[in-house]
Amino acid sequence: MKLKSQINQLIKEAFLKAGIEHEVMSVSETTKAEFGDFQFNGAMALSKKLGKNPREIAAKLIENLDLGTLLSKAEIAGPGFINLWLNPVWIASQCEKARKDVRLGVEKRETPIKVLVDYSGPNMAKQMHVGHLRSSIIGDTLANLLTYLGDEVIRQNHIGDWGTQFGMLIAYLEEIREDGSVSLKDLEQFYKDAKERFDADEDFANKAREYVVKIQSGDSHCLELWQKFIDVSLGHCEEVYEKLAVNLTRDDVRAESFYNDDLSTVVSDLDASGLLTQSDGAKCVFLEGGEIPVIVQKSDGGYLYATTDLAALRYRAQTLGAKRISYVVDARQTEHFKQVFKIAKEAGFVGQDVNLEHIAFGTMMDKGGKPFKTRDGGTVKLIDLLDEAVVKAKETINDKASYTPEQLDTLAKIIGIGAVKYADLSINRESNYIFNWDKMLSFEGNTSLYMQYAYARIQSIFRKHDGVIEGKIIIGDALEHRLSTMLLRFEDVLNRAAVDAAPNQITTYLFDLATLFMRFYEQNPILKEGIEEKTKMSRLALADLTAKTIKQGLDILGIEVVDKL
RNA sequence: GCGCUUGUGGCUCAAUGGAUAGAGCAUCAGACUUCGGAUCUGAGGGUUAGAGGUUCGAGUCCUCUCAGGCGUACCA
Repeated sequence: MKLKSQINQLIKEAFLKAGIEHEVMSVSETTKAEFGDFQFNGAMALSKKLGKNPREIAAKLIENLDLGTLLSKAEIAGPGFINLWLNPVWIASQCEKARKDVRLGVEKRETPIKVLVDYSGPNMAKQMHVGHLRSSIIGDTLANLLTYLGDEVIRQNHIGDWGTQFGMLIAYLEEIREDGSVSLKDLEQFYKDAKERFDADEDFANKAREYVVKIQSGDSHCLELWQKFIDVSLGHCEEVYEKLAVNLTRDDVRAESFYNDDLSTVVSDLDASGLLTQSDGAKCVFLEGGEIPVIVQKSDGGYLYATTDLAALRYRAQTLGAKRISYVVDARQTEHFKQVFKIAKEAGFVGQDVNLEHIAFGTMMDKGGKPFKTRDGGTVKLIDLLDEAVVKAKETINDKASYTPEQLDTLAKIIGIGAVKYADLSINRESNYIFNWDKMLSFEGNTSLYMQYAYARIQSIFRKHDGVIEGKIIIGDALEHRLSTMLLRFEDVLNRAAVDAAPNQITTYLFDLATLFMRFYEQNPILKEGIEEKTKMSRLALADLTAKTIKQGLDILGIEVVDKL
């Protein structure tokens, strides 16, 4: 249900009737219950243009406003606000509809677009570490969200499988004469060992450099070793995705190497469109106003990641036909993407109608505000972090005796992984993120556990009720009014979150919803003695829609719920 | 040096240019013969880093200052 646009439509009609020609701004939620449910602030903005007192304009609009079945009241307040109250009967009927709809009244887009979400992007030379966490879960959420709203989503995992370090790794793999299945179990160690050899032995280092050239020139033996290495490494990543419940598969992989054959063409095409300049032997693009160029080909003939990104952009826009391309990548690469996007458009690799966006996010910090590291200063392996989350989650479970060991494991996974994801998704992605175990595994505050608890608690009501829920929703008090209005806002919230690529808008909404439900439930008994049947059914129905909305919301965030916890 | 970015109660975070800046944690005070108290109610706590400006209206937009983070041509 597109609640706001329905209200906006009424306002628009009022403008027409009042004979005021102007683009109508959207209504917004009120800041306080005493101001009603929604407010329209456009009268003030128009006052100068129309040369009239804003209250006069507001009055004229209200005069011409048809409340319809949606609204019950409209009032002028303050300097010219128009406060709007929704009609409880209408709210109730809409909630009833939503409850019976599998999509909870959320419409699929009328004009879906093809969206490409580039996220995770691990480097194959190393095991995934905490630096990949945010991209993986924010990107996955965005992809889930857009899919749910009806867009055609293409997930892309742009893995780093090319570059100088692979020469070193392949040389080492060759040196220890082993097919890789054993030693690559611990990629991190393998990388360290190889690096140690590289630094210590000049002959080995030279050999490594030779291997780079060999791989790039298509030497079949080297490529075979390389492929083996990538397969093992990617297997490690898939293990992480599985644990994290991130929807990336091998089909979503378009590695850097995928674009290799196109790189020389990218450069020559840039040249053809007159964007290329030679500088110190390198082929560069100087952007307007920028003194530092983007290098697309090194003086030794090698290509750089800007080149690969340009090739990828062209492939995504022209071959895949994406109209929105979202890169979920660390904020440190803001400059890079600005430049690459600009070049891609100027060179015509990407049409002007394609929306290119860098979904930037901040760095993950420890409790003390320092970059997240192990005790001895190393990078934290993602798999270790996730395992720790599950262990810690198990500790928080109170009544362990009432579960079988298998149930306990499943529950710990759901809670632990959910906590890690929710904590990340619930803050504005652009600021740095302080990772705190105690906070994320708490039942209190805006956490996944609170949400999962709220859901489980509602399920427990249904178990106790043990019967069908059939009847009309009746809005009997202010809390019920607020709760049901909140429920109808779901689609608006999802749409905003999709436009802004801001998962925290969803978590904020879910938390407000859960809190509101708890208050409603505290004040409006459902199954206690002496509750009239129709009141009981109405409240059960509201509880049902609340639970379904929480579940759907968390599902988009990639977080599971359980009936009991 | 230049560029990007951030600065909101003790802490962690909200707030499409709109009314008296909201939550959660922590603190303090309440509600238990509990529809799961892993809950709810209430209180205290703010010059939104600082100074100007634009606007009917600024945490939000512009300029400067201060402080932090990041990036600064052949890594990704």
